[in-house]
Amino acid sequence: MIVTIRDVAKRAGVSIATVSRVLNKSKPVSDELKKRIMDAVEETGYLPNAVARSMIQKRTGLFGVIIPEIFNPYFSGLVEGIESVSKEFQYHLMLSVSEKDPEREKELLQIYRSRQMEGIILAAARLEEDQKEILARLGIPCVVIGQRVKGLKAPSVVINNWKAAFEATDYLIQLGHRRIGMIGGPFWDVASGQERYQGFRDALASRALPCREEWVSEGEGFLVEDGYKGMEILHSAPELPTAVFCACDRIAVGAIRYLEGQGLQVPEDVSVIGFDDEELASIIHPRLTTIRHSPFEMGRRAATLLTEMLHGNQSLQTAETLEHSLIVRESTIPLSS
Amino acid sequence: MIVTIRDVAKRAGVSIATVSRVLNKSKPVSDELKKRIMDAVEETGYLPNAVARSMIQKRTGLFGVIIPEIFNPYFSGLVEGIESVSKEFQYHLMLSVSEKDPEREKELLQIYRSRQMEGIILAAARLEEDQKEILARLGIPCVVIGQRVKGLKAPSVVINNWKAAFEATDYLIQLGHRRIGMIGGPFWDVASGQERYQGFRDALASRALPCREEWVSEGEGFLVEDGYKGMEILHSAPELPTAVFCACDRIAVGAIRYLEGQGLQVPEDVSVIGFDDEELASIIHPRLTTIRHSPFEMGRRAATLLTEMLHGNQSLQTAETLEHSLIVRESTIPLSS
DNA sequence: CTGTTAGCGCGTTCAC
DNA sequence: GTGAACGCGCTAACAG
Repeated sequence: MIVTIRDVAKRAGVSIATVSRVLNKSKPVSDELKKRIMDAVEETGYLPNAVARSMIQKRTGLFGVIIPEIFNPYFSGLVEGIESVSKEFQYHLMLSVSEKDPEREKELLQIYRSRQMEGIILAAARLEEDQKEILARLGIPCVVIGQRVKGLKAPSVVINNWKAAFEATDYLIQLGHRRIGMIGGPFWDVASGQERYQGFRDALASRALPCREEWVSEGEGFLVEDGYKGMEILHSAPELPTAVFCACDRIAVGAIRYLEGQGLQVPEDVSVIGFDDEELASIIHPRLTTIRHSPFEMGRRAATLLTEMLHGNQSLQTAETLEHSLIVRESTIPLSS
Repeated sequence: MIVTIRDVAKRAGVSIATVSRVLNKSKPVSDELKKRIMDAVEETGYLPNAVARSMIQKRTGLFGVIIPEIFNPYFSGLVEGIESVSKEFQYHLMLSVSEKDPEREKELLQIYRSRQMEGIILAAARLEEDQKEILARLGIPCVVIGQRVKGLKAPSVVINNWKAAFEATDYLIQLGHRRIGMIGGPFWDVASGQERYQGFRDALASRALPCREEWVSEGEGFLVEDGYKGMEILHSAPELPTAVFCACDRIAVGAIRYLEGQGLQVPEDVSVIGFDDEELASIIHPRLTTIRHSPFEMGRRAATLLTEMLHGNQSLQTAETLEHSLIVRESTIPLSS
């Protein structure tokens, strides 16, 4: 049933070495034999066993990718980017979803090592100390996406969340807003939760504006409903802020939804600014002012770094920071004094 | 550098077979040796080579997944569903993006066979004859998502696109609409393009309503901009339909966007109905009436079928049809006579 | 219980 | 040019 290189050799009346040579073009073989062999391959329907080949060549041609979830444009964008450059370099992808579970991530790292991945791309909301240790002694080129990893030879691909949040907040200030709130993501998420929150605080501080605690809420996640609840909390304060910075577009959508439900207008009553510029942002009403960055490009950079590491440039210790930009649309207006 | 089972055996002063036995718990071993071996494993940092293991066991524990694109909630939903049940059964995923290219799909099928995938899940917009042939003689359990494959032992997981489109259209008719148009996806896409179009036509015919060609447009894709262009084309007709069925939610969004730009109201001037009920649908204004189905569930079913085939139930010839339902929201209203 | 041996399917030395 | 033989790292008989 299962046809091996031996069957082809027998049928062509040559040795398996010769078959291997023509299949891999590794050594010259006479046209005569070449033809006989190709015919035999055709007739038997022989297909080389890539597993056996990987074992002997010690090259699997595989990258392992770990993401917290996939049903989220940010991560599917990453994967699409990674896939596009992997394909160029003839690599294939093993994909696993960690569900943000650090234990699962560690387990996957081991599995990928055991499965002889040639490179690993890890997108984690948060890297704990023991994970960093495992990464350090993994012995496989690895790129981390989304958060800077200090003291590790794994390069990372990030955007400057702090700066972006700072700029978003500062834009609100420039519009004349002084009472500014924020609906954040969970702070255990270093990149999208913590750093964006810090950027917000620092922007306020840099203009000597107070950060009023009742105008800040830490959400449970990054979903529309989290934004809805977050805005509800801000609304329970004695007075409402005139502008709100949201940790992501979906949160912004939820916030707007809540405000509408309360008969409040965006941006007339409250300016709202998002983060990510996912497709949604330019579709909803009002179209969202937000921070644009490109998960797809991050994925591409990460995979490119990986291939570079494989080609000698071992362990560039860089943290590559990709660009972001403020996209002004309709959800923010100057404070009407 | 690279530590093998031999190193562990040497260090523990036993044979490699014994090491293999305790690691796989395949045969009883004395506690004494067991401990010595586990210690040696610990000290050397030994991790079994899964590639060598797969070769000998003829089990890779891998499913291959082929999708046309990933940055699209439909396909990322599929993948998430597939991943969730694969994980339950201890399988891992190889993921490739075909970009709808039939040649690439065929190539990937070969690659997956060569790489000894134990099962394959193929989501293709259209299966050509030669692809079906390849599938037929692939020798690997395979499940097709999105389109019914006749005359093939590969089961498929689908929704009844024809029926759903019929129901959506019929709903518009029940609302009193008589001048009904459609913005379709490309018809070479069997499931989302062709079948939905056919359902639309048949619904009109069943009520003896004409299908006016100038109210039908075949889009180039399933994007917002395709919907925009499509509506523009319908608008160029002498008179406008009072209701439009769109092949997917994004097309519907584009159509609405165009109408708004022309100063027309949805649903007052034109009712619009979408398809897919992606998250978008309940977020935009007006909230979209649409057909709901679950890509996640399709992915789960596909992977479940695959594992069943692996466990003996060879080649169930079923085409499993998952449920859909009409979700009525704000983008459709009765025709004001 | 444990060790020795024979492969899994293939690429790659060597001799010829 | 070509073939025989070895080994990749491991599991599964087979003996003892």
